[in-house]
Amino acid sequence: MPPTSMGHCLTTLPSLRDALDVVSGKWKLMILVALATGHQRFRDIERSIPGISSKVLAKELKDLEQHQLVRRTVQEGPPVLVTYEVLPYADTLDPVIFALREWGLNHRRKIMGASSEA
Amino acid sequence: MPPTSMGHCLTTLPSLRDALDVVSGKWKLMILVALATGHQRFRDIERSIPGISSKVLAKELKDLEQHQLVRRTVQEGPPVLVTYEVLPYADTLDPVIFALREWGLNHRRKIMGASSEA
DNA sequence: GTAGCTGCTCACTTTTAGTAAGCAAAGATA
DNA sequence: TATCTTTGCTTACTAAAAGTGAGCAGCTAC
Repeated sequence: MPPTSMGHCLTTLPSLRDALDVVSGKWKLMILVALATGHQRFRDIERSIPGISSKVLAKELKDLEQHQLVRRTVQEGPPVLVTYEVLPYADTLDPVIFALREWGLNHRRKIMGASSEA
Repeated sequence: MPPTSMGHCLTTLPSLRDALDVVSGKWKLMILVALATGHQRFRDIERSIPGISSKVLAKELKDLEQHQLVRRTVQEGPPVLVTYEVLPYADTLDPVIFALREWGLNHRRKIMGASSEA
């Protein structure tokens, strides 16, 4: 669907709502990317996402698990080892992440450019 | 960038953060779509987005204005007429909206399908 | 033994979202 | 003329979420 035809599409708002109900928020997509980029341990994920707190991470991971985007695995130890991984279904979010990433990249350029202009 | 190569891209997390700082949240993209689909008046937008309140809409519109995604225009009356419109820059978000919309569409199908399975 | 790491949780404060009401200016209805 | 409605919000209040800092059990490393 080309941008300008958005006006003709009655399903946009409801579908967008459905998507946002699952992935909106400051952290969920960040966590998915962190997982996808090889961070599987709680502390590891936490460290890889600047600004997130243990509390929020724990909560978001639970949410993502419920939505079947992430799986938590406990390998009984000792030491007990907890691992998180993105489930295949989460890969369907790649276009979203990609689009957002591109936009973020561009937006930063715009902001930077604007501040250095006469 | 193909999905599986995401792990190689160090700029993903920061760019995603930049994007999310502007467009994350329950309502911003919904509002942009509402505007893009022809709703220009405050009440009109409010009615077209189920569940949003005047307070939140007013706040979000201000945010969007600050980020130069939306313009507010007052035509002195009487009656005074306030109009909102998406600025061209907001069109750069179309890929994001499109991706989310598609995902939402699919996710709903998945949820629906899952609940009707044996 | 004591210092550190892991994967969290708890109590608390701060911020944000949501709810209901209302208000001034104007227009339509009667 | 009265009152009812619509518009574009704001305000006061409550509820929910996010952020902060500490802490804890279980283990390892020194």
